[in-house]
Amino acid sequence: MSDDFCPVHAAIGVLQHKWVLHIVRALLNEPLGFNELSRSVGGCNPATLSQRLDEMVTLGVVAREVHSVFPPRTLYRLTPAGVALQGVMQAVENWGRTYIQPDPTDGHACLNQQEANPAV
Amino acid sequence: MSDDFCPVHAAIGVLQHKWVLHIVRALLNEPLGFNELSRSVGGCNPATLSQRLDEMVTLGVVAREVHSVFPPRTLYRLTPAGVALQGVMQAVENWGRTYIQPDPTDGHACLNQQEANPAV
DNA sequence: CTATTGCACTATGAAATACATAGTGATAGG
DNA sequence: CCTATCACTATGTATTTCATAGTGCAATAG
Repeated sequence: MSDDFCPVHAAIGVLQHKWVLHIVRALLNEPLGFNELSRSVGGCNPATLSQRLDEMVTLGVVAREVHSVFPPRTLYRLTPAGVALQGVMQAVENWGRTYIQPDPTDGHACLNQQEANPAV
Repeated sequence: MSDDFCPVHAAIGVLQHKWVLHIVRALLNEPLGFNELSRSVGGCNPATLSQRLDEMVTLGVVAREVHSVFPPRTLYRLTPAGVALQGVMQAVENWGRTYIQPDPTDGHACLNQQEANPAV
């Protein structure tokens, strides 16, 4: 029954949610509109993107700024808590660039065996 | 048609997959058996856990060691590429401990407003 | 002796999630 | 006039994860 709350467990729960890290990565460069963000993220359908953004706004890592209703112009921007995810993104980037490469056969992701299992 | 491969995009694809970060966190402490891992991760059903482990073994971040068939004893251990995710976990821990706390009303995750929007 | 527990999983069908695709209303550009 | 763009929503389908039960056998408890 002990419900001891673990902030790290909760943080993982947020960050593993599909598209969240992609959205953060896109918004770390600059605030973007919905369609710009959609293109930058690549491959997320609008219903899912909309839902995920709502959740991130509710949580407080993203802010939604309506600059004009007509012509429509909305900007999504990281809050300070969102910008603080830069450290996580940095670590992911380091890991990805070191260990991940395209599979020579099918182009899917696979590990760089040189780095993954360095010869002794 | 340009299929330019981005290792960071691919890394995010791996890490956002449900339970992956939880599994990595559990295995960073020590290698674990299937049921131990299941308990440590908490709440992942065995079919999903099995599938996720297979994928992680195929990718090369986890190694599956069968120590005895009977009585059954299998250990899951991070490979060097898996251990290298320590940096990512560290960053997630820092962020989580700084920004996430339980919601006073319902116990869900929410942001620590002190840290999220520091007074100017 | 028998009963229970624990090991590493697999099987099944139901529930939740994400998907592709189409469409909204108005306006700016060719 | 025709098309594209903005920010999304709607619909039905496909994928993913879920809860739950069960496998065979050894070791432990009673």
